[in-house]
Amino acid sequence: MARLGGPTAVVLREATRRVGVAPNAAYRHFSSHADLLQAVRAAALSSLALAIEAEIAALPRRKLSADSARATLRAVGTAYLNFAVKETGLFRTAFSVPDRVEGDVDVAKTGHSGLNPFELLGSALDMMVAAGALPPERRPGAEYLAWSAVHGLAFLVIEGPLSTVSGKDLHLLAERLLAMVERGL
Amino acid sequence: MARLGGPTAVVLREATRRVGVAPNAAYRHFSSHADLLQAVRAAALSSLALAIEAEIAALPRRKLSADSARATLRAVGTAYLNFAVKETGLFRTAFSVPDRVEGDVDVAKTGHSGLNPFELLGSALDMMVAAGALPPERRPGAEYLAWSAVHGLAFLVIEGPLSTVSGKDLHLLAERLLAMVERGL
DNA sequence: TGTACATCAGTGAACGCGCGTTCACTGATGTAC
DNA sequence: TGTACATCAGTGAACGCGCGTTCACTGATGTAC
Repeated sequence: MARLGGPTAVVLREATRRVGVAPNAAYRHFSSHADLLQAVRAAALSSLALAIEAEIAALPRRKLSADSARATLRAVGTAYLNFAVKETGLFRTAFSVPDRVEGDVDVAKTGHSGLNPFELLGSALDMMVAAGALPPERRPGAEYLAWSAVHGLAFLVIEGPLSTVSGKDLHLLAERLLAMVERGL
Repeated sequence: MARLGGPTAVVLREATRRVGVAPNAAYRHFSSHADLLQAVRAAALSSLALAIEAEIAALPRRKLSADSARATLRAVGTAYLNFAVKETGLFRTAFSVPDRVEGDVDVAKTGHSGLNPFELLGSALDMMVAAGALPPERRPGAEYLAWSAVHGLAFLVIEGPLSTVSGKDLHLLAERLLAMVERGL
């Protein structure tokens, strides 16, 4: 439901229908609708983390260098944007406003590495510093700047004025954005 | 309703209640709930445009120069971020996903200048080019890059991990982001 | 090896709720002749 | 100057809908002694 319709499409009764079970059976597994939605959010974040990890893993293996660090950072951004475009519903769900629910959800937000999307970005930036591609004094808070740029573009594409842009133009724009971040950081 | 609760808080029946009128009276003015919401969205965009115009107007008047163009561009970004923080509900409403409704809404999306927020950003970038602060060949599409960065930060602040950050730290982060955009563009 | 009991995912029926929307209508106001 | 008529914002009653949630319950499975 989240995949196709985003967070508002996550309906408790509909979930039980799809599973072929009575509506109230859901309460064996989730204490409320908000609790269910939170679990879906966590799963969506995990999906995104996995997509980022896969993009990084697809990079040619080479020893740490300024170039390889930059390539890793770009891979994070690229995977993030691709995920937003291809899995718009999950993406919107992952970042939807939580209706505060008490207790923590037992669904992981991470990929195989145990890191969530934000932490994956952080570790790419750490690589940049280690490789000498980013001055250490610029490291603190850099994840927020990089994330802002990429998330903002994702937004414009999925529900803003860039929703009609072609895949090719989008790729070009993404390249320019990532270059802006690299140079600007 | 949008101001306090964002787009999902815009409820047709509640609107008529506040006006002190029967629920169906709303249909004298809006053909459906989606139509009403679209009008609210337009009004929210207009609010944002006015806030940007006010920030620009508060700038010291001086003749066109690289510095004054940069100041104008920054004013656009600053106003955008301040609006997102202070008028979160309206901001979220302005950029919520439209439930396509036929016919155009008769509520303006613009400020006093007749430009909407996106166009105001565009004209700031035009100033940059005119003042020699931005190479003309970098101008096309630049609004998308700048907008992405600023919108992304606004997002992180209003419903992401930066929602707890203090006003001062946020201001600092905004400064760094705008510097990144300026340098990166 | 057999019995007693706890656990737990499920059932079936029902609830109140607020929503968007439709219907046939009324009564005041403006306008044409 | 007066009458006939269109316009239009509103009324009151009702609709069906799907939702989240609660209740008392059943029946299979695992575990302790």
